[in-house]
Amino acid sequence: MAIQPEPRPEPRRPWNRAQLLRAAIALADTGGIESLSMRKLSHELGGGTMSLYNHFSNKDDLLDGMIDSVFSEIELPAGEHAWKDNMRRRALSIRAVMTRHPWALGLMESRRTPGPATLRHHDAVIGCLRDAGFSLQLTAHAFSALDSYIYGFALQEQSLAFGTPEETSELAKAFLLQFPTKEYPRLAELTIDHVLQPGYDYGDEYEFGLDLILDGLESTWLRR
Amino acid sequence: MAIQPEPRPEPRRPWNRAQLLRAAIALADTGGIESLSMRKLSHELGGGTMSLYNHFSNKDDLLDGMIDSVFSEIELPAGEHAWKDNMRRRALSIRAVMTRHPWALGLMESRRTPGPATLRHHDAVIGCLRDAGFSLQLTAHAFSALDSYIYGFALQEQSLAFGTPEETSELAKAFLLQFPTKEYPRLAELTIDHVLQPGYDYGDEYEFGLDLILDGLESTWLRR
DNA sequence: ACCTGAACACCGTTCAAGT
DNA sequence: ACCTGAACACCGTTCAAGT
Repeated sequence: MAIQPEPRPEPRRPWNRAQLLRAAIALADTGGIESLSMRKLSHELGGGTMSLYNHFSNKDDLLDGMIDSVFSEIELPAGEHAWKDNMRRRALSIRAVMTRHPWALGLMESRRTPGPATLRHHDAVIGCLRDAGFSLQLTAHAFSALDSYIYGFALQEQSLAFGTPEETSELAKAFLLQFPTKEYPRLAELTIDHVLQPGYDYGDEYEFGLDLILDGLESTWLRR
Repeated sequence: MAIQPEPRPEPRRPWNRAQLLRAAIALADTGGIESLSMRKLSHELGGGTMSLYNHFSNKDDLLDGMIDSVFSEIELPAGEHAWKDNMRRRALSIRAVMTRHPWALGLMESRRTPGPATLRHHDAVIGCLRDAGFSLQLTAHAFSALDSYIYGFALQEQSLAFGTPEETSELAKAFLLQFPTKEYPRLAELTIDHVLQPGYDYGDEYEFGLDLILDGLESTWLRR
């Protein structure tokens, strides 16, 4: 009796980089960056242990691609706005993007191979400032000061784990119970009389610091 | 013939938390945070696979301790200085500490259990500003703006991988060859005519942005 | 009470082998 | 050319067992 040959399993639809990046980002958005493994992503998409390696040389290559994809979501300076408005909009846009992809921030620290979207972004920001009459020196100052603040704020927001203001309040209360108020009286005061007051939202701090820097840059720029 | 009993192996000297934290920090300083594993640290100190778990409940507990230890290295505000001077010194001190322990920055993002040194630090900063007459509101503004900038700059410095200025120059040159200059003309200009000029050092940008914020805070404070 | 090895459920990646 | 499973050298941590 002839053995019925096993029907060959339907070969999966071939992948492409863009689709894989989308899936990897979705996985990181949902489960955090620690839930993204080469094996898990591949299996989730119906591939084998090693299938991803046909499209990315290694995990770093995948992470580089994810970061560049995140950069492509940032609003670029547009010709019709003044530099200050453009830089302000960019800052707000980066915060929105970082909120959508919180895992991206921690990765930027270690990425050293910028992709095309990243380079396009940097080029547009520099161009915006140069066109407004910023010297090379002042452009470098502005870029450094703004990006330090923008990404630093995102870092603060993450380490403070401030989701909704309600969560913040819960966290601050738990926090107060945890440490001896007597030993840290100024921290306790700020927590009780400011952070725990109704309407408090750490996110509101963003524009204060941002405008401090933008106004400072404007003064320097006017004195050029 | 009686079997010679195996001489019992010399029991290792018992550990304590402080010593383990020092060793863990030294390991991370030398080989990066990815070289720090519970097993490796334990083996290096003559312990078994699980020995560390007698002193830390898990790896997060160890990381929390390391971060708090790093915080203890930061120069605290001192009574004899004005608030602006104190905040400036603190900012410079944090950069120095982050240069010594580059792995700490990436960890701060995920730490949510501040230790005593961290709380003492926060309490001292808040106290310094309050004593100078900052309202609770302005204290929160100042703390947020300064820390965002300080940690953000450290992040920039790391992602730009600027070691010595010489390395920077090498990196920038390799960088220019890598991407099509024609496609990113403003970025190319800034790189060639500014970054690659003799004497350029990205670290010099730190004080520009810092003073922008400190001066802005001072204006707001004077108007109080 | 303090310590630790075996075992489990994971990783990224090399390599040899399949089509 | 494209794909993938076994195997290797790692992880953090549970658990049972030692002293």
